[in-house]
Amino acid sequence: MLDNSQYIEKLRSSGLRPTKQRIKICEVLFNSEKTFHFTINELVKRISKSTNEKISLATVYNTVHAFKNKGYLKEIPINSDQSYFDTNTSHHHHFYDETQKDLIDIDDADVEPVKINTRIPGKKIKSVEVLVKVEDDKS
Amino acid sequence: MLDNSQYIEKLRSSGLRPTKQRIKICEVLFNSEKTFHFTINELVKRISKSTNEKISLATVYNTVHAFKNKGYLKEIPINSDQSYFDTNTSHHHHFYDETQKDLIDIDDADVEPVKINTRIPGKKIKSVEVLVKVEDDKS
DNA sequence: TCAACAGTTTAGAACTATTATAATGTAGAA
DNA sequence: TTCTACATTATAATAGTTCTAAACTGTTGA
Repeated sequence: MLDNSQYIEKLRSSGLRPTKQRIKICEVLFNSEKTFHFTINELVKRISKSTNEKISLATVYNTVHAFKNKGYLKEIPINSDQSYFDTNTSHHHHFYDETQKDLIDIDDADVEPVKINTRIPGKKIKSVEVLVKVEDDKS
Repeated sequence: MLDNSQYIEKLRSSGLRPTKQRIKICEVLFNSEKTFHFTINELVKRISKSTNEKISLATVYNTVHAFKNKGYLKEIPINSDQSYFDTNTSHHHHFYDETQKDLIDIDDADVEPVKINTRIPGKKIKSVEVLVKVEDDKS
């Protein structure tokens, strides 16, 4: 077993019990150098590749939602038959390649600050997300 | 029967046969003064309110997809268990009120042009959509 | 240390939105 | 009118997600 104390701390500090399933999912999600996008289906595959102990599908769903609520994951707003999540929780945007059905990060520095010159009374802005749809350039 | 020649023309000109189901759906979608957002479920309800002749659910799905492909409707990228469509096909953006689960248009004029300073080689930009999530301001 | 309890996991059922199927119907052309 | 390709329909099938309720486990406090 590697050093998972960081994940145990992370979980405990946000009121989530550090169960072995949650720690394993943390490893799969947060151990990699680069952040990435995933669907539940893809996450389940990554998990089975990295462990022999099966984690129930329901637990994967529960955990992803818990992590999303705690701000450890972001859900990407996109029209798809599946939900897409992002381990990159910093402020950034996305290209969606409609030809390849592929999501690509756009660094926040590559997008001029989006100015919204209107407000809804009594509401505060929680996030501003830009989705840039692209397709093959056949010109 | 009201004057539906505009819809018959519209359908015919885009290679869709003007069936009575499609004409009825055009009426429900495009007769109102204001544009609006809807889910398939909501559209089915609107249809049943405005006619006695039942339109099959499959036809509603087929028609909405056909209209979307022809550019008469836009699908709104949002995380939801249902697809949201918009009869406003002009370039504009959305607030999503997470408290009320409500979508609100943002006029294009109220958003400073979004500048994306990066590109994907071989791909061209098809659309740039901004989703502003808001919640109740409890301050 | 250990009992107790609240939180967690689990397999599988249930649910819901959407798509596929295949038979019947219909608009438009000849 | 007849023919044919396109549309509609009810229903079945599919797929992602959530629910259920029983078994399990981390944590607390005696």
